Amino acid sequence: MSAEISKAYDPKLVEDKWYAAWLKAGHFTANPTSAKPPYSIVIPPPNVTGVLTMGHVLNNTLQDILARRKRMQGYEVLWLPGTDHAGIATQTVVEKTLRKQGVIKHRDDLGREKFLEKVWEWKDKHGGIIIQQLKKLGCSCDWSRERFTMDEAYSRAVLQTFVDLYNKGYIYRGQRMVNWDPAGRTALSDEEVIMTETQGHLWHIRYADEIIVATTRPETMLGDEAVAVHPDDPRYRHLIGRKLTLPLQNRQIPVIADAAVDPKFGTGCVKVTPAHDVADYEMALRHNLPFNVVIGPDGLMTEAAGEDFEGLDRLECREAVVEQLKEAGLLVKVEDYTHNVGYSERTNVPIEPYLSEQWFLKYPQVPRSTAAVETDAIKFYPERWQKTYTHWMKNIRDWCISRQLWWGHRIPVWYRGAEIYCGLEAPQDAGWTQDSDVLDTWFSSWLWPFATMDDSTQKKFYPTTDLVTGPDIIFFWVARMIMAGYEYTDTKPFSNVYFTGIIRDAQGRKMSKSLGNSPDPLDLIAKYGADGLRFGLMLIAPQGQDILFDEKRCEVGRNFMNKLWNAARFIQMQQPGRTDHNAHDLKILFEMNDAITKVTAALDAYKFSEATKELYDFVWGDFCDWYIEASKVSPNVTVLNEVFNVILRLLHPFAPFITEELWRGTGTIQFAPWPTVREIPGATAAHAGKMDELYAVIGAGRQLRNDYNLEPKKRLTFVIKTGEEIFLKEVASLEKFLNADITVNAAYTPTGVTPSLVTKTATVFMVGAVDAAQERQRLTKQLADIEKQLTGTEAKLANENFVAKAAPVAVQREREKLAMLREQKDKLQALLVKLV
RNA sequence: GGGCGCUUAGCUCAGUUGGCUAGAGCAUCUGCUUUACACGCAGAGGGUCAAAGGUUCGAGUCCUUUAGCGCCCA
Repeated sequence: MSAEISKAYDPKLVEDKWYAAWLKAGHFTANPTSAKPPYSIVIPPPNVTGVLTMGHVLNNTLQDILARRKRMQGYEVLWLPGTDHAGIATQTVVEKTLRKQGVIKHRDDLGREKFLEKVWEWKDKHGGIIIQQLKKLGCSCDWSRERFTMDEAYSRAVLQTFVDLYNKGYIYRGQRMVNWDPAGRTALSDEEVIMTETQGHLWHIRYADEIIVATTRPETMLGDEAVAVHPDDPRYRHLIGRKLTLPLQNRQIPVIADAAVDPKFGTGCVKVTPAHDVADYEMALRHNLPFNVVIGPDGLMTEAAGEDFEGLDRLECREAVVEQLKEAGLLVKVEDYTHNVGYSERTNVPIEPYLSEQWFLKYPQVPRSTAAVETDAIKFYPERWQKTYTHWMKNIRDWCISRQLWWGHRIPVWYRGAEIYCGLEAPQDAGWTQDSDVLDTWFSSWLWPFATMDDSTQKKFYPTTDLVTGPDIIFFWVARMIMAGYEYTDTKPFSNVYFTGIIRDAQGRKMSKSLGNSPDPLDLIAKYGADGLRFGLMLIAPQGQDILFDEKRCEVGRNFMNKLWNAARFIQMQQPGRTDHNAHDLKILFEMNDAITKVTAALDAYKFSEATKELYDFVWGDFCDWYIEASKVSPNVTVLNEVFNVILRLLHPFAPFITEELWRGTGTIQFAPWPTVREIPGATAAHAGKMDELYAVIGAGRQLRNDYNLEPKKRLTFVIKTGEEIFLKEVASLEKFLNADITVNAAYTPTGVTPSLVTKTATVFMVGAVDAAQERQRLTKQLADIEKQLTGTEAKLANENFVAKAAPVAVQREREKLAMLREQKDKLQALLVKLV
C-alpha cells in the first residue's frame, strides 16, 4: 500500500491490474500432480457467440466464491471453463446476419461447406467475447484448460459416444412425429418446446349433415383422413363405418370409432389429421389410415393441400380455409378458446407436429441416476429440485437427438442403399453417403464434466465436486450429465448441484434482450467495480429464490468496498501504541471469531447471501462503527491489523480484487489460509454482552442529545447511574463516543429536571438541559413501553402451564426479564415523581 | 388437471430445532464539513407477519383450508 491512498476507492485502478498479475503468475492453473486434495467444478459452458448476462454474473460469481475459498482452504482447485457451440442459436444468428448483409437469402445459397466456413469465421471473431467478460468479473478459471464443444478431441468423444450407444442398441432411427421448428427447419426435443397459454379460436365446421367437428387448427383439415367418434357415444354410433366427403378437398373419408375420443370435447366428433397431430398420428396407426402431409417442413402448404392453398404459410392458409368454409356455409360457429401452444425455445415460432425420420436415444443408466439423487449421493441445493428431477426421470421418454442443421457434430452414420454403417470414420469403399443431420447440442454437453479433461486431469479432478447452474436446465443438462457420467465413467459426475435463482428485473419480469430490461454487466462493472457488482448481487441472492435485480443493489456493493478501503486508510494512519487487550479489543476479537464461524458455516451450507450479510454487518457494524471509533481513543495496531487481515481473507472469495490490493500478508491473498477460530483469553460471549450494554448506554446518550436537538459539536455532561464495573473502566471511551464529560455514579440522585433514559443496567442522565414538559412526555412514553412488556412477562409467568411445561431455560429467562423490567419501572416512576 | 414455490415496513428481503419489544438495506424525516469514509456519521418514524381455523403454556415459524402471484409438468 502506498503512503498516499485516495479518499475514495477506484476499482478501475485495481481490478485489471490484479487480474493480469494473477494470470501471469498462473495462479488459476490446476496441477494434477499436486499433493493437495482436489476440488473441481466445471463451468456451465455459455454459448460461444453469446455475451455476458446478469444470469452469467450470478452463476459465475457463485462458482468463483466456491473455487477461491477452496484454494484458501488448501485444495488443489480446478475450475474448468469453456463454451458451447449452441447449434441452432449460432446457426440462426449467422444465417440472419448473412441475410441482412445481403450475402444470401437462405443458407442453401452457400451450401453446407461454405456456410460452415462462415460460422467458424463468426466464431473466431465473436467467440472470445464472453470469455473476456468472465475475466473482467474476476473469475479464477483455469484458462489453460478452456474447452469448446467443437474442439477436435471433444468432437471425437461426442461421436465415439454416439457410435458406442448405437452399438449397444440405445440409439435407433425411426419415422416419428417430432416437434418441428418450421423457422429453424429442424426437429427439436420435447424439452426445447415451450408450452404457452394462447388465446385462439375453436372453429365448428360442418363436415356432413349430422357431423360437426371443432378444431383450433382449421388448416389441418386439408390433410384429414377420417372423422372419429367414441365407440359408446349413442349420438354417432349409427354413423360408424360410413363415408363422408371432406369439404374443400372433395375426398371420401371414413367415420371411425376410437376410445381416445373425448365425447365431451366440442360436439364429440373430431377430425383426424394423421400427419399433423400427435394424437391423430397414434389413432391413424391403430386404424391404418394414410398419412397425408399438407404442411411442409418450411411451414408452407404442400401440393397435397390443393391448388387454392399450395404455397401459403400455415397461418395464412388458416384464414383462407376459414374464408372458403364461410362462403360454402359450412362454418357453424367460432368460439374464443384458450389453449396451450408449443413454441420453439429458439426461434419462438409455433411448433409443428411433423412426421419425419429422426434419430432417437433410449436413455442409459436411468434407475441408477434416479437413485443417485434420491439417496443424496448427488445432493441438490435447494433440496426441492429433487422432486422435479425424480418426476422427470420416472416419466422419461426417448430423446430425439438429430437436428436438421449444419452447425454441430454430424451424425457418424453412412448409407448405401439399404445398408447402414455407424463408425467414427467413413467406410473406405465407394458409394456411401453420410447422414446429413447433426446432433442436438445437449448430446455434446452431457459429456462436459469428463470429456473436457485429459487423462491426468481426470485422474486428479474427476468426479467433480460442485456444479452451479440454473434450474431451467435441470433436464436439458443436469439429468443427462448424470446418466452420461454413470454410463461412461461408472461414477457420478459431481457430488453437489447448486441451483441458482432466475434473475428478474425490478418488476419481476424475466430479463430478456427483447424487453431491453437486462443491464449490460460490463457497464455495471465500469460503474461499480466487479467487486461491488459481485458483493451487491450476493447480498440479494438467497438460496433458490428468484432475484429481483435493481441497479441500486450495486451501489450497496460499491459503498461497502469504499468503506473497507477507508477502514484500511484509517489503520494505515495509526501509530503503534498500546499492546494490551482492552475491553474493545476483546469485544472485536470475540466478534471476529463469531464472524469466522458464521461465514464458514454459511458457505459450507451454500448459503451465500447469508455469508455476505454476516460479512457486511461485521465489517460495517462491529468493526467500523464500534471498534475503529473506539480505536480513536487508544488504538491497538496489532489487533486492528489482525482483525482487518481476517476480514480481507473472509471477504476475498466475494471481492477478490480489493482484498488483494489491500492485502499486507506475504504473497497473494488467494492462497492465504482461510481463517479459523482462535482461542483468545477474555474474548467471551459474556464480555461481548457487557460491551453491548455499554453500547446501549451510548445509544441512550445519543438519543437524548438528538431528542433535545443538541448539536454533535456541543460538549455535554452525562451522569451514568449504574453499579456495573465496566462503565467505570470505560469513561474515556464513553466520553469520546458521546462527546461529553462522563461521571459514573451508582448513588446519583438528580436535582431538578434532568433528562434521562433507562437501559437494562443503567440510567443515563443528561445534566444541564432543561425542559420539564418534554422530559415528562419522554419518560411517560418510556414507562408505557416498559409496562407493556411487563404485563406480557407477568402474564407468562402467572400461567402455571408455562412454568410447568416450557423449557427451564425459557422460564429462567422470563424471570430475569421480569426482575429487570420491574427495576426499570421503579426507576422511571421515581424520575417522574421528581418532575412534578 | 398434477407438482413446486412465494405472500413479513413505501420497496427488496432476513427471520435457524416454535421462546427477549419481529430485523436489515434502500426510500422518507431531523441534525451534522466529528481530523478513515457525504459511496459518510448520529437519531427518528414506519409492520393485525395474505385471510380463516387448528395444534401448543406459547405460532411470523408447525398443520388444514381459502385467496392472490410465479414457475414446472400434462
